[in-house]
Amino acid sequence: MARLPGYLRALTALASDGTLSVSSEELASAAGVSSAMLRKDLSHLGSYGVRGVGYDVDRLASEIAAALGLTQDWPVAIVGMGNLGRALAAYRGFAERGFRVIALLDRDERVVGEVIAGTRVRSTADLPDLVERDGLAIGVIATPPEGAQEACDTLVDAGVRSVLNFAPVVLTVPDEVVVRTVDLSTELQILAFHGQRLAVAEAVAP
Amino acid sequence: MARLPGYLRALTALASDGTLSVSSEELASAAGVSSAMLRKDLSHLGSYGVRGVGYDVDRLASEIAAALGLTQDWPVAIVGMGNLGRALAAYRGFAERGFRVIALLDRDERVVGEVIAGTRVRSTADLPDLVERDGLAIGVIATPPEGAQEACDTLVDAGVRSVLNFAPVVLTVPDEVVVRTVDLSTELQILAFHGQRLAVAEAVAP
DNA sequence: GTCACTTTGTGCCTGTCTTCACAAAGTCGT
DNA sequence: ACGACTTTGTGAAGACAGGCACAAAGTGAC
Ligand SMILES: NC(=O)c1ccc[n+]([C@@H]2O[C@H](COP(=O)([O-])OP(=O)(O)OC[C@H]3O[C@@H](n4cnc5c(N)ncnc54)[C@H](O)[C@@H]3O)[C@@H](O)[C@H]2O)c1
Ligand SMILES: NC(=O)c1ccc[n+]([C@@H]2O[C@H](COP(=O)([O-])OP(=O)(O)OC[C@H]3O[C@@H](n4cnc5c(N)ncnc54)[C@H](O)[C@@H]3O)[C@@H](O)[C@H]2O)c1
Repeated sequence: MARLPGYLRALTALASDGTLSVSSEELASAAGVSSAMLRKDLSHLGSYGVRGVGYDVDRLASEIAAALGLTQDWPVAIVGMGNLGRALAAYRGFAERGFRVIALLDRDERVVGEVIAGTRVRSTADLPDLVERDGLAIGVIATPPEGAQEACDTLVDAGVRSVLNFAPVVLTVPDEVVVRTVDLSTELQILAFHGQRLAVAEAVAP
Repeated sequence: MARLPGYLRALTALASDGTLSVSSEELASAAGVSSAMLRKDLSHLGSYGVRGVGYDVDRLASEIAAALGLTQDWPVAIVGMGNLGRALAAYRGFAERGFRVIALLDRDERVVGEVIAGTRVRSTADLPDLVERDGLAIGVIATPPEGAQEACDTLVDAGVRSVLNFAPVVLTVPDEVVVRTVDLSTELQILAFHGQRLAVAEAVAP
């Protein structure tokens, strides 16, 4: 169900355009998938479409949001306030989608206390408190690769069970913890692979 | 073959530890996959392992790098010098993996001319020149969603055929152009989904 | 009330990706 | 030189995802 967020984004865009109803064909093209796939995905949530008409935009958006667990706000903490951590802290897009950055954390005492995007950087030692008192559920790791496993362990020990990792390392976690790693170098390498394929194809048949 | 970058990263780490040879079992666990999958993946590249011994770390790293097209450096341009663009510009990890950021671009005249991470920001109008003269092959889009399609079109018109997109939109491009979109909100929403599943499971069987 | 038309929901098929399991191939000690 | 042992490479089986195509279900005009 990794495509639901894409559908939700397309629906939100349609709703702000004032569109009330949408067919699977239209929504699929807006989300960049095939209409058959879209219908199959939505059918797993239940029957929210009307045959001959399509889907009610607001209704479907609510259903998808509910399925994703976005009826509540999710508290997020960012660990590692370097270049990337600062950019993430300043990003408004998270709040728009129901993710509240409630804490910025770092290990380095020279960074702790600094105010970034209106929030004071705290020590990673505060993590258990954040989970206990503020319901922190999601941790974002933006430390260098060397510190990532340690940061992850600290998060997991404090009770966080969802982690978004930007460090190019494979993190080891207990089964109940979910880690998603976003590795930009990997993305670029995949693009390089395609670039090379294009170059080779062109050399053969120019 | 989206896993090759992961193998390469694991191999690089092993090489810098001084390891000369590695078994499929070890490498697979370092890369976070099963050993059967690793062997099957590697067998598509050719037979670079030695039965009873394993794989030569340096040799295999070279072969994978060659398969990915990483024997050459890939010139990269970043379009959109906001929070995220600046973080990317300052990131040293790209250069380490053979990606040279040769240009920082923005549409806003107040940003053009500014020096970020030692490079002067240029106008997007320079793009055709960068492709022609410097062999620019990969474009990174770090503009707000509204500007992303326009930025993408500019890149494609200039001749760029590999695009890494950080804006949460579906980009429309010709067939020969490859776009990879990294959407952090989507990642968080998937984590929220897991968080909710855990919460529900706990409510049922505490 | 009926009929033509639109669009969903879904059974089935096809191709791909993953795992299993084992023969083939090589190493190393003796 | 040989045999026990280790580890690769791969055929076969299984799981899964995606697409096709159509019946079912609803709308709306007359
Ligand atoms: N900067 C980018 O644009 C970019 C792009 C792609 C990937 N990344 C990855 O993101 C990560 C961060 O990159 P960066 O450029 O922001 O790094 P950085 O060196 O600028 O910042 C790292 C910060 O993390 C803190 N830190 C280190 N270990 C810690 C720990 N165990 N607990 C808490 N804080 C800790 C440091 O004190 C520092 O403030 C790296 O893994 C990098 O590979 C960054
Ligand atoms: N900041 C983050 O950490 C973060 C996190 C996740 C996703 N994103 C996404 O990344 C993108 C950039 O975010 P940001 O916070 O850096 O935005 P930003 O508003 O800080 O910066 C955007 C920059 O892009 C430039 N720009 C706009 N349209 C352009 C065009 N057509 N061509 C060239 N330049 C153009 C603007 O002049 C501005 O300098 C957004 O799409 C955002 O959704 C950012």
